[in-house]
Amino acid sequence: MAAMKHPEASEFRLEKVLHALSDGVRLGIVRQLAAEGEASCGALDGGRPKSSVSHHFRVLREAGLVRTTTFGVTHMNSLRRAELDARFPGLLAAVLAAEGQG
Amino acid sequence: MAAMKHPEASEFRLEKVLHALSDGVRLGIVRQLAAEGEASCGALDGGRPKSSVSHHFRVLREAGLVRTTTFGVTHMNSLRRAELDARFPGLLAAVLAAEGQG
DNA sequence: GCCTTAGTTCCATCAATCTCGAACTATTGG
DNA sequence: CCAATAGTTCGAGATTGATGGAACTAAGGC
Repeated sequence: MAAMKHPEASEFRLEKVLHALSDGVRLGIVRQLAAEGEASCGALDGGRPKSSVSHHFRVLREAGLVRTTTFGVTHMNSLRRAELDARFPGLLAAVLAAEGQG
Repeated sequence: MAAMKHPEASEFRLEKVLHALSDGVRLGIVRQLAAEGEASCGALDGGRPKSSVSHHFRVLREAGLVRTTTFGVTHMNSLRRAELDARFPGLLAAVLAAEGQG
């Protein structure tokens, strides 16, 4: 089951969100999730070892950016766009709009 | 003179900007600058030692968030709002709008 | 039951970052 | 020229964060 720890929207902290997004690997993951809607961890690993990818997903989860649900043996991840936008209006949109510019 | 190194708007990097904003001290500085227009380093030190404050201003400068100009013996800092908004539309506004929520 | 798959957790290592004191630099004032 | 002011730069210590290997866990398939 999806017994992973996800913060509630009221617990989101701006600094944590910004820190989660300030890493290239995680930013890439967030962009791909934004483009594809949802994906498994493995689909976004970019050739990195599992433990690294898992670490990054954890940071994203704990910041409130990503929700992970267990689906059989794979873990599906998706952006918590609505909740994020309710708490920090326009923030994620601005980050995603900066796409391609580094 | 203001011989400090400031990146041009075309050199701004999203990750660097987000990292600069992901620290509580710097976020506080940015918010105060947004509220007051401009201020000297010392006016925003919050009781911290000079070297710490100077470090944070350097991070902000190098990310492109702040422009520092020397004015006699004091250094005046201001947000590079227009340039930032041109490069990352809505980003700074979203961060500042999240004010008071942590 | 046993093996595979998909991740997580644990651990160690290494690189960045934050903090702060001390020394240095530039500008103004006496 | 000497002192004071406002920051910067340097250097050390402590914390945080990234990376990746190895062992562990949960769910399905044979």
